[in-house]
Amino acid sequence: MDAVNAGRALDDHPFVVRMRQHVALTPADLASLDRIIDGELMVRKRRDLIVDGFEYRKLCFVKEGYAVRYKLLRNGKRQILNVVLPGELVGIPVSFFERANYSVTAVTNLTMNVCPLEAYVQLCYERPQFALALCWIAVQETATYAEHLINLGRRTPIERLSHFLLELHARLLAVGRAEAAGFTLPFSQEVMADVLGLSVPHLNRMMQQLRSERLIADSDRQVEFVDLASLQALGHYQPQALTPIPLPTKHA
Amino acid sequence: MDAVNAGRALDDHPFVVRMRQHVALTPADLASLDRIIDGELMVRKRRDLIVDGFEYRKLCFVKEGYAVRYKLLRNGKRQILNVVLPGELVGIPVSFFERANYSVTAVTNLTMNVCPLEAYVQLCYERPQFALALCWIAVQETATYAEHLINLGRRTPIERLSHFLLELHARLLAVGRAEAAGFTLPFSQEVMADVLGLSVPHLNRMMQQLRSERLIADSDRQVEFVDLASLQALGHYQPQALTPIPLPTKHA
DNA sequence: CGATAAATTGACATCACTCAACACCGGTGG
DNA sequence: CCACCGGTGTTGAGTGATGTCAATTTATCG
Repeated sequence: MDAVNAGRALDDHPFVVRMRQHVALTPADLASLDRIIDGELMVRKRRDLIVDGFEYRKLCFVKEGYAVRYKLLRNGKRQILNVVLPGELVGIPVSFFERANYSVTAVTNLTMNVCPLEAYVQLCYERPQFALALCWIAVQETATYAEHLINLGRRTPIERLSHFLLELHARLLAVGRAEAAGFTLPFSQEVMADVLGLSVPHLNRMMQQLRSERLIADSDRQVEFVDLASLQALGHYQPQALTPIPLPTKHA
Repeated sequence: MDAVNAGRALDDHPFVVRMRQHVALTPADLASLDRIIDGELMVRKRRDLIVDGFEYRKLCFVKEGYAVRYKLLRNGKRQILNVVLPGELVGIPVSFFERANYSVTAVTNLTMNVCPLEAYVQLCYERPQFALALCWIAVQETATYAEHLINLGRRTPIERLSHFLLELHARLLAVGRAEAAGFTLPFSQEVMADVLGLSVPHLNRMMQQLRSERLIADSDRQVEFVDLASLQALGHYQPQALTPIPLPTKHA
């Protein structure tokens, strides 16, 4: 396959769509990226792709489907760190550690493009914009976790849920998986409870409260934002805009 | 100043000490870094260096002193995302966003070396290892936040506190600010409560409990680990080892 | 030595967890 | 075609942990 066609194969990959919001990628860039990708990997619903304690040294670009990063504690409780959506990267932060510090599991069937971390790093030496892109992605991940920290530490359950729904909606919108004022929830209440540090019954009650206060309408995993402004106020939700990656001035 | 001397000036900077755990840095590398640093900045105790909502576009390498990243909510509650120690970077994640999403405040007098993010990015195009180093730092930050998420979401107050003390100790050790089995707490109980999502009275009670159960001995901000193994078990504490950054194979 | 910050204590109310039961749905195999 | 089953969503009762508020002691720093 020649470079242009190789690049074209990735053109509509949600990861590339997302990346292009930060950097310009030439067909040659995409071809280089395509060259280090091992191929397509499918993982079935409910399968762990990364297991806490084992070595894992790959980057996976999610093409379709949903996953969660989580940690299981001795007492059987589970904390989900973050949900993984199409266009996002599995392998942060686990691939950068000697042994995976967390597990990752597919909550739906999952399609990904995989490459070894080592190969991506080599690409970074050749084309530093890929290193910078990874920085930007990692920093964005940090900021997402920061919002979740605030959620868990200092917001009430109903506020947490509002914030989560709004954040999820924004992230889905960025990769064309949501409508303007609503979306299909890809996650069960058990997953959401483990994201938000709540028990399932309590999460359920909070969903009902959002419904009864006419902030959302939902049935069967279809969520509609009825009163967006109030929901945003309740969840303290503020969209976050990344700066673009500065372009090289001379020594390109 | 010639390159070698310029490099030498940074040699014992705790940030460089920390960075060298991941990458080899030549004197020429250090000289390049030195060249983009604006100079030394001192911030007095209790001063905000970054304010939520304002643009900030710098990286600050902390030389000495302690700070916290935090968010203040409408209801007056404060959540601290992370404490900032010598050798760490102020400006993650705030400098990568159009407007700072969080505030940063000095809890002691602070000495830092500052450079514009733009200049650092230019350096990355010239020397990609700096971009990779920033990736590694950002990913480590993500992992730290992930641990905090688990703390807040699914651990009891006493477990959280144990975990925090152990993590803080490890981070201080890495930059030579702690002894093998103890350290001087740089933070007030109010700060710790806001890190751990607890009220100050409750945090205080948890400190007393750790003391009465003979897990730590502390007086006047001096913390000694009396029964390290039990404390680690209680806090589910596991040290995390980053992989080294792969070296370039050919196209150096 | 006075003033301000930090640590400690106690009483009390309440939120959110636990545990348990039940309803509902879709799929699967007899 | 129907019975069963696992996953999911929903409801209720009871209780203990943890926040709130307020007072008090202790430390720190001009």
